Amino acid sequence: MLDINYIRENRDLVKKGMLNKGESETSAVDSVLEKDEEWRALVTELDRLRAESNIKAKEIGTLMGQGKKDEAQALIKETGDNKERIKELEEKIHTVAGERDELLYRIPNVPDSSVPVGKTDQDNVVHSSWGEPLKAEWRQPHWELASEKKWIDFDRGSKVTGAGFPFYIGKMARLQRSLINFFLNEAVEKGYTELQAPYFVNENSARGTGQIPDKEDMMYTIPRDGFFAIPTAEVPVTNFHRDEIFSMEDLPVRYTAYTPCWRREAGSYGKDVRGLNRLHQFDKVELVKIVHPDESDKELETLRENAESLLQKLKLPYRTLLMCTGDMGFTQTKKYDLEVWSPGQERWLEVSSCSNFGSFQARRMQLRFKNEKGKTEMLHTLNGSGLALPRVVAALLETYQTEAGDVMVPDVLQSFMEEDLI
RNA sequence: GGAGAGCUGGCUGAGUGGUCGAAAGCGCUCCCCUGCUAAGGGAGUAUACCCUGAAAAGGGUAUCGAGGGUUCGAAUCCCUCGCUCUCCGCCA
Repeated sequence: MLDINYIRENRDLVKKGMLNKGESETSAVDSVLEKDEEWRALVTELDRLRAESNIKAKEIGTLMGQGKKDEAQALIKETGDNKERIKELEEKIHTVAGERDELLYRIPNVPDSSVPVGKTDQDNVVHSSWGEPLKAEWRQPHWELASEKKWIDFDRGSKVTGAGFPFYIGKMARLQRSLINFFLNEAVEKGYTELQAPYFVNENSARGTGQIPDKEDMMYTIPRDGFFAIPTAEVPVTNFHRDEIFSMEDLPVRYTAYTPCWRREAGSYGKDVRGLNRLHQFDKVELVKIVHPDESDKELETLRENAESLLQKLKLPYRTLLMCTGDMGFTQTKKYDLEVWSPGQERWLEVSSCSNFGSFQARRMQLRFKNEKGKTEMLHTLNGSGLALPRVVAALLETYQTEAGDVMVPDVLQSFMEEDLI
């Protein structure tokens, strides 16, 4: 969420950002400011009444101590009115604050000025690209090859759990493990601290990173215990420091974590869900940064470079998109998508999304630091995948495929695989 | 899963209905003193919000695991939940 004071001082900028992100109207901005005004007036009144009551309560205490029961009784009678009004006000304030926050949650983060204005994915800008996209020619799509070779068993996965929960078999399972190790090692080498995180989170954590109240449909739930299966490691890792205040020396904080991710992906169909293109359970190594507000622009660029270097080392052609305002999402100020080339399908597949959230997430989870002047200030958060496995595996199976139907192991994975052919 | 004990500021820890946002100690910051070092003295040291103010600052409210309740008044009493510890059971 945005800072209400920021909205008050930048009303037009916030509205413009909203429209650029594809919202049809901006009335929430005016409404939220009205609600806030109302809330502040009520709080002022409530504080005044409470101050009055506190003074009277103290007087009563003193009188009781002196044994002047009658005078005390008289005062107690007087407090009755106040008490009722305080109760009324408290309820009213609770309601108004709820309404205000609901509006506040509907206002998206303001895009950075460097983000191209646009409506759809057509308006995204190719920031850079690497390698030559290969033609399909004799190449099979990964699902055909992997099923034929009994490397991935989609059908048994469906039997055991459901669609989108495949089994990886033998060397394919080992390839998964190798990629996870490779990604984690690279991140640690770049200065990220490895974290092993819980796979379930509670409601507060889901709220902290913004999955609730908006996107709870994407998550699997464990209702009996009130848990959510994580859709990404971002949720537990960013919440790791929820409600904390950092000192300057502790910054920046950089974490990496491998976790499985679970996503319900309701409503997906067709070519998007063929093979490994979109799963309900998949593996991902995530990169998370918590940084000083002045550093977040720079940190986004290094985050992107860190993610890109993985594809370069795997020698998988990719392109990096700078997402336009309309395609970048609600919570980001700026976002890059990395898309790997899938020669078997002759299409680009998203394998990483590197985002700067500014203070949007930090505010929600009260992630703060003491600045140069000793004042408490919101931090900035960023995250990006480094990388999500299935589509990397898809691209790899297709890119490293030989005409004979073998798949060579990329150089950087050979020490993990201890083989040069899968 | 069952039984019991507990949860107080950066930390340790006192506080069982009123003057307690909270003793004391440790830590930290600043100042003083001492030719270095050690020791000593003094002051300060939570968070959020509201109001006044250009600001500096001042005033107010809330917060003692979370939420609710009793009361004129709650760290203190009651209820629900969470967490920690101990014992039993179960288990990789």
